[in-house]
Amino acid sequence: MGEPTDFKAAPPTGIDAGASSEGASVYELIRDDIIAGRLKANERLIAADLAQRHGTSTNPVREALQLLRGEGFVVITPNRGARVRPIDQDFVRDIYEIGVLIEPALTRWFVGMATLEDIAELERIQILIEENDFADPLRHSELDTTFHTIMYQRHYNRHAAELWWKHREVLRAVGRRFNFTLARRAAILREHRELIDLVKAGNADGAAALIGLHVEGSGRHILEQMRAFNAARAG
Amino acid sequence: MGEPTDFKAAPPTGIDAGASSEGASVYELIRDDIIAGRLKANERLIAADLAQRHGTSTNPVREALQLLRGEGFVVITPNRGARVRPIDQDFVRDIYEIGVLIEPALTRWFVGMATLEDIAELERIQILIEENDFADPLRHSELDTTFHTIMYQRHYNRHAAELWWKHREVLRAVGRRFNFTLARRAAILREHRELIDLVKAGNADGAAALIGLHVEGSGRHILEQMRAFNAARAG
DNA sequence: CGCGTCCGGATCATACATTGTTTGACGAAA
DNA sequence: TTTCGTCAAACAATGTATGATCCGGACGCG
Repeated sequence: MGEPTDFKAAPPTGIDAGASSEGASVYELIRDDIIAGRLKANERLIAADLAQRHGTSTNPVREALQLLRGEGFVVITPNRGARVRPIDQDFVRDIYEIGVLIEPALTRWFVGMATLEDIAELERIQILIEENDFADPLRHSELDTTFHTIMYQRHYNRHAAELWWKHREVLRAVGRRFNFTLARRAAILREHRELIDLVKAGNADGAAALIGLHVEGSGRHILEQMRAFNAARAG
Repeated sequence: MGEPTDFKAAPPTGIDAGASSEGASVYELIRDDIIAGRLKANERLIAADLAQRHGTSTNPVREALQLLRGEGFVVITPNRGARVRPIDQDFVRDIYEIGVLIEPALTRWFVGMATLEDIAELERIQILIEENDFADPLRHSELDTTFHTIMYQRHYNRHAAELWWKHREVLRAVGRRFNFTLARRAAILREHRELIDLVKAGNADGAAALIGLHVEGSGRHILEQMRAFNAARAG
C-alpha cells in the first residue's frame, strides 16, 4: 500500500490484479473494448479471432473470457461460445443499485472506526478535488475513487469491499465517456464536504444515508448521460 | 422455466450453468472440494496435479481456476499460482452480511409485484417445508431455496439476483455439514409464515425488515455451528 | 547475511482430436 | 410450386498433448 499520500486510485488491498505478467493483459484489453463499446453488444467473441487481434494464442484468451464471465462482462453458453454482455442502461442501473445497498453499510462502519488521520486524509483529498475542480476529469476520477477507498479499504468485510471496487471500476470506465454536468459537480463537492462533517461528528446513520444519496446521484447522473447520448445518436 | 410445480432448486433464470457439457465439470468438482473442506485452506492448487486427479488436461483446469477466482473461492497470484481461499467464519460472515443488505431490497420489490399466484406458490412451498419438517435436510434446503427464489426470480436487477444466488449456493454447501437447532427450526417456520402474511398485506417495509432478520439469523446460525465445530475439533 | 545457481511450476504457443452447432442444399410430401 | 424434414459439410467450442520460456523460491556457497 506504500505511501498514503499518493492519490493514485488502487484497489483496497490484496485484490486480484490481472493474472498476466504484462502491463496490459488480454483480459484487460478485452474488458476495456467491451466497456468502451468497441466490442458491440451481443457481438460474438471468437477465441481464435481475439487471439490474433491481440497477438497471443487462444489459451490466454479463453482464460480471459472465463474471468470476464465471472465478472459479468461476457455471457458464455456451453458449446456456443461467448458473447459481449451489453453495457447498457440496465447494466449500469443494476450495478449502482447494488452500490446504494452496500456503500452505506461500509460507510457506517467507517464512521465508527475513523481516526483523526483518516479524517485529515479525507480532507486532504477533498482539497485536491476542489483544486482540480473537474479541470482534469481523469484526475478527478482518481481522486474521487481515492476518497471513497480511504473509507472502505480497511473494512473487515473484504468481500463487500471487493464488490464495491469492481463495480466502481465499471462505472468509472463508463463514466469516462461523459462530462460532468454543473449540477452534478456542485452536488459532488457539497456531499463530500457534508460527509466529512458527519464523519467528524460521528454521525454514522447520517453519513450512511448521505452516501446512499451520493451513490444514487452518481448512478443517475451516468444513466442520464447514457440516455442523452443514445437519444442524440438516434435523433 | 418449465413447470412451476417442481420444487427443485434452480438458479433464477438464465444464470451461468457450468461451461462444460458433462454433468460434473472440473469447475464444480474443484469448487465442491473447496467448500466441503477436502481441499484445505490456503492449499496450493497446482494445475497439473488437479488435471491428473480429475482426469483432464491442464487447460480446463486453468479455466476453472479463473472462474473460481472470479467467484472468490481461489486466490491467484501472478506467476505464483492459485491457492484455496479459506471457507472460514470470516468468509461466511462476509457473504451473509451482503445478503442482509441485498435481500431486503429484493423482497421489497417483490411485495409490490406479487400476484395471487405468487402468494399461493409461496404457501404451497411453505406447506411442503412444514410437512418435511427438517426430516430430510437436503429436501428442506431445496424447498427453502425455492421459497426465496420465487420472490427473487423475476426481479429486474439480474445482477443482484445473481449475486444472491451465488451466495446462497455457498451458504447451502457450508450449511450441509451441520444440523438445524430446534430454535432455528422454529424461527425459520415462524418467519416464513410471517413473511407470507406481510406480503399478503402489501407491507413492503415490514417484509424487508423481516427478511433482513431472517438472513441474519440464518447466517448467525451457520456461524455458530462452525464455531462449535471448530471448538470441538480443537478441544 | 548476501549472492548466485537451480528447479518447480506458471504462462504461453502450437498443433491436433473430438464433439456440438449452424447452415444450406437436397429431396420427399402437400 | 411450395413447404418441410433430413442430412452433410463447415465452423468453432472444447479438450488433449507437448514444448518453450520465464519467474520466484529454495538451497548452498562465500
